[in-house]
Parts: sequence; C-alpha cells; structure tokens
Amino acid sequence: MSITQTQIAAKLGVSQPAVAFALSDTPQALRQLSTETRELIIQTAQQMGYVPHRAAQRLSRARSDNRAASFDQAGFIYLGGAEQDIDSICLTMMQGVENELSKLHASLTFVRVCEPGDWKKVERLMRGSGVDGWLLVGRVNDEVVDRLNSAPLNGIPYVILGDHRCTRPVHSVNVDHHAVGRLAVEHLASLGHRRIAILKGGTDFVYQRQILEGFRAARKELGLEDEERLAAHASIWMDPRNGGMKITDSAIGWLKQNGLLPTAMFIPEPGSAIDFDPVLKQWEVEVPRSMSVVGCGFTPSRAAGQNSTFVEWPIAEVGHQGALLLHRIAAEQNAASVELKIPPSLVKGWSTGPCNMEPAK
Amino acid sequence: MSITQTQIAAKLGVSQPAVAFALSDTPQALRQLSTETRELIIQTAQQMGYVPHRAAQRLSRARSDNRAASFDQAGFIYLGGAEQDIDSICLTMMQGVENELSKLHASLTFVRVCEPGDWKKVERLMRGSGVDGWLLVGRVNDEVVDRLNSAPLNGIPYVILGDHRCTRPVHSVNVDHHAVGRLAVEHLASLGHRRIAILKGGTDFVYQRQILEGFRAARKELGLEDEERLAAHASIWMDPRNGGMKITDSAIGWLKQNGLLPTAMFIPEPGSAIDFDPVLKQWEVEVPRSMSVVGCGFTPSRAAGQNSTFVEWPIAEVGHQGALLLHRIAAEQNAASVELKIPPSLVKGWSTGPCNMEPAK
DNA sequence: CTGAAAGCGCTTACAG
DNA sequence: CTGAAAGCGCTTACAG
Repeated sequence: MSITQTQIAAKLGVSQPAVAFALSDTPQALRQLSTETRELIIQTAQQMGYVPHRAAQRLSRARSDNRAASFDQAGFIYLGGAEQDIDSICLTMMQGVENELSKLHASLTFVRVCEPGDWKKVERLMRGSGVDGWLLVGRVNDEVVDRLNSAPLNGIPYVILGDHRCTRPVHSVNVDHHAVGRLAVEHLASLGHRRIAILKGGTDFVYQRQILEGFRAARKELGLEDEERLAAHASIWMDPRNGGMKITDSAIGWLKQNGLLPTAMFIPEPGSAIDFDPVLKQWEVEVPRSMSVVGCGFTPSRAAGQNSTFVEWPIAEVGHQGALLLHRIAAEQNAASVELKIPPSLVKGWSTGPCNMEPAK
Repeated sequence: MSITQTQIAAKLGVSQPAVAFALSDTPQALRQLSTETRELIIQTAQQMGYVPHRAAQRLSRARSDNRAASFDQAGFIYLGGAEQDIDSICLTMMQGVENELSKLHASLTFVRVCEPGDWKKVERLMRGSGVDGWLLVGRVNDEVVDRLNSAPLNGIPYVILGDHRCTRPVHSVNVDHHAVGRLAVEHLASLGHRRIAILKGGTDFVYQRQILEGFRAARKELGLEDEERLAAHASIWMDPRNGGMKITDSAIGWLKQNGLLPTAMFIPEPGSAIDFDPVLKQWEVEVPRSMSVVGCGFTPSRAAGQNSTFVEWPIAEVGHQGALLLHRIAAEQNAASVELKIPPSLVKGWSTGPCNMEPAK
C-alpha cells in the first residue's frame, strides 16, 4: 500500500540506507552519496509518492533523541471551563496551529482536559512518547503549569495560547490586547473624536482589563476627555449560558439624559457591536452620523458586524506563532521564557466617520 | 524515561515477549503464561507506570495488519467554509469524539481542509500510516466522499458527523433534527397550545429543512392549527458575518396587527431564543403568560437562554457515537452503510406554560 | 505446548 | 571515506 525506502532502493539497485541518507538533510548524508545518485533517489521517491512511515520514524528516532529533528507531534490541550466564550476562538487558534504544523510535517493531537482525571490522558500520551510538545488553551493557571513541570509529565515543552493566569515564567503567545484598546482610540481620535466611551463587558477577564488599560492609556496620551462615567454606566451584560453579550439599552438612556452622550464608542467584546445598532436607533442615535462605533472581531467570518469598523484580533496568527514557538523551544532545550504579543489591526468600515458635532454638554 | 517491556521483563526475570503476551488479550497469550505469572506481570507493569510506546505498537502492527486491534489513531477533518455556524458545534463534537477515543486508547489528529491543496495533508497522513480512520465535519458532499473512496486515499474508513450533502451511501451520525421539530410541538401541545408558530432562520440548510418537516408533521398529526402565514412571516434574520441570528421584530408586529399572534413559538436556531424576550416585551407579549417559547441549544453552556425551555441537540453524543461507529467499521472491513440519528431531549424551563388564552382571531 | 526469533520501516552509529 | 549493521519497542508467527 504505502511505499517504503526498501522498495525505492530495490527499484534503483541501491541499499535502503542509501535511500534514507538521500532523503535526509544531515551533513553526513551529503558525502555519503554522489549528488547524481542523491537526485535520482529523491526524484524517484517523489514520483512513487513516498511518504515516510510516521511510526517508524518516531521509533527510530527514539534511539538517539535528537530533539531538533524529531518534532512531528504536537498536542493541543483544551482546558475546559474557560473564561470568555473560548470555543470559536479556540477553533480558530487550532486552525492556525495546524496550518503551521503541517508545513513542518507535524500533526496535532486534540486532548480535552476538564476534570483532574483527564490529566491521565495527557500522561498516557506522554509516557507512550506520543507527543513532542503541548499547546495549551483555556483555563491555564499555575496549577496546570506546575503539573506540566513536574513528574511524570515534565520534560515536554509547552506554549500557552491566549489568556492565562500564570505567575510563573512561561512561554506564551497572545493577542496584544493593550494595543486593541489603543488602536480603537487612535482611530477615533484621528477622525476628530474627543469624547470616546468604552462599553465594557466586565473586568473579570485578563483581556478585558488589558483592553481597558490600553484604551485609557491612549485616551490620556492623546489628551482626550476622560469622563469615567462614560465607562462606568455603559455596560454590556453578558449571559454566560449563551456565551453572548447584550447591550443594556438603559445605559444609553442614562448617558443621553445626562448629556453625556459620547461622539464615539468602542465595544471590545468580539461580535457585540452588531447588537448595538438597533439599540442606538431606538435612542435616535444614528451611526456613524451622530456617533461612530468601533467593535472587535476575529477571522474574516467573525467580524464585529457587517462591514462595520472593528479591531481585528489576530487569533489565527496566535496559533501560527504558537506552533513556531513550540517548535523552536522543542529544539533548544532551555530557552528563556517568551511572552509573544501579536498586534491587532484596524479594519475600516461604515460605522466610523468624522466627528461632526460638538459633544453635548 | 518511559518504561519498556524489556525493563519489566528484566525486573521479573522473564523474557520480553512474555511481558508482551501478558499485557495482550489474544487467546494465545492465555496459554503462554500461567495465570500467576500473568497477574504478576500485569501488576508490575501497572505500578511501574508502563504505557506502550505508541509508535512501536503501530510499527509492529504494520506487519500483520489486524485491523480490529490496531485502531489507535483517528483523524478529524474539519471541512471549512461550512454551512451554519459550525465552530462551536464542531468543537463540541470533537470533545465527544476525543472522550470516546480516549477510552479506546486512541487519539485524535486535527486536520483542517479548506482548499483543494489541503487534501495533500490528508494524503500525507494516510500514506505515512498515520491514521486508522477519519471523522468528517463541515461541508461534506459527494466530491469529498469520492475523494476518500478513490486512490490514493481509499482503504481508510470514515464517518461523517453532523449535516452533510452526500447522495452516495455513507456512514454518518447526526442529531435527529426531525425529532427536534416534533419534540417542540409535542411539548407545547401537551400544555394546551394549538396555534404554534415556528421562527425559521431559513431553509437553506439541511437541519433547517428537517426541523421544519418534523415540526409540520407533528403539528398535522396532533391536529393543531396549520397557519402557514405564521411561519412565512416570522423569520429570523441571519448575519453570516457574525454567525449570530437576530429576530426581525417587524415579524411580531405583523402577526399582532393581523390578529395572528400565536400562543406559542418555536425558535429552532440554537441560542436565538434568548434574543427574543426583549423583542416580545416591546410588543407587550409576556413570556410565558401570553406566549410560550421553546428554543434550541446544545451542551450545558450553550442553552438557548437562561433556564428557558429548549430542545437540546445532543452534539457531544453525536461525537461519541461517531467515534464508536468509526471504531466498529474500522474492524469489520465492509459494514453496510449506517446513518445514525441521535434523538434530542427537551429541557423544561420558565419560558413555557399552559395555554391561558384563546388565540386571537 | 513452550520460548526465543523475526520483523515492522526507519535513523545513524560504527565496523571495514 | 564507504556501506552494510544495529537498534528503536513492540507483536506474533514459528522454530524447538
């Protein structure tokens, strides 16, 4: 069924190891064979559709563990009960990871860990030499990291994707949420807006706090109005059962009645901005004429709203970089801890425009 | 690092194959060793934390392919550009699959296929003997199935999870969507409702049509009012960019003005029912006093709304059964095609109650 | 009926 | 410098 090195060797009348050397990149291989033979072998292998037997490769490599060369199996640990609506973010990250791994001819094993007993699965995979490195997504904290650092799980490198709550030094890749808040403000400020509100979904989660920080820092630096009541009273209600966010229209009413209506609003919860339009209409606020709105979103299919302006979270890129980082630290035994932040980008749409009005006093 | 059979053998002063036999379930193994020795070996292996080396097992099994015994690697193919908001459904299915596979000591490899070139990844995995069977989720059609049935991918069993558009006989597992529609009607009818509307999100997708069929069949069988306008004019607007559903409140207005307001409503799109409450309030419809609402949802965390009544789609169970089916057909070479339908269940909540009023004429 | 040998498909150290 | 041998950790057919 599948082609083996031995079959190729037989066809060309060379030894099986000769084929192995021709197909490897080790410095030794180059002098083992004439360039001519090497080329011939490579060509033949290709046209016969040769693909190395994964299990055989892994087993063989077990002899002399060359950590650099033997990275071909990553594990994706989804730690359930996560903060935030992690599902679609998680899948998008996985796609980014898988995409990058496939270029390295490595594959991705999915493991879900929800209760303590589930760590047995991780341990089993590790003991059976089934995985060369872990990617962690979800509820990652010191307890999880301690588990991975100590016997019997230690020795396998890991990288955390997305938000986490670890205090120990770890390798991680995440969206630069600080920059998310900053980017929204900068865009709106460039359009002339000076009274910019943020519609928070809460401050419980790491990303929420980081976005808020970035938002405030940028607003301060640019000398914009810093009306705390704008943030305090406009809040997004989050329904944990649904994973969705709803805007409390009472917040808008309050702002309007108190003459605090901003000329621009930033809605950081991904996909929430689209809910906003009908609520605003109800209060006779027209987007973008009387108010600009910047939302958040990720991946083409999950934008904040139909062609509206939003800050795009580079979730897939987090996956890509996570895979690359894991591959790197799997090779270099003890690399210094890396916390990578991927910058978001602004996608301009119809929901933002120049500031036409003086903010209501 | 990891324990091997040889190490166990050395410790007990038996041969390595003796250990192998003790740990296997083959009939031959039983007579090879005394029950006593066998027990001792098993015990020792366990307390030494022995886990078979996956790659070694696979490689060794390659010699005499006993298809039944050598199932330990499934591949999960996510076919992108799917209909419906598949992401969270997909992840829930994966969890179900992984859960079941882990009991079989098998693991799950994630592969994303979005463009034709991505099939190279599938082919590579197959040629490298990296996978014993496939689970397919997403945009599955005849073209995909033909690909898996013909060289160079053929010979590996596969099961489709969720909706698909294949006309050829295939193995598949899905929610019984027909029963979803039926269940909603039956519950509402049992509460005395006779004018029951369905708020369709569309009829483009397979599941939408099946739910509608089930809904209508049940309504007919139970002799309930069959006012087509109820369905025709109450529609859910779906925003593909967001993956979310929104209810057009104009539909409610139309129904009310025309005296067609039903006493109960079924909202089949998962997670949409929660959006409904504020819209209904706006039209002075109070749930459940003047109208009962049944939504849809899946997995505990994705119910249709906070403690509201909904039909639960057994998505995780689809994953479970899919894994089991794949395992089965991987063993029995050519099993007849199986299309498994998993029945949904009704979760009762606050949003439904007895029919108090005569429907408006 | 028992027990040690062959072999899965690779990688690479190591004899010649 | 070359080329065939050893070995990774298993499974199970096959000599004795």
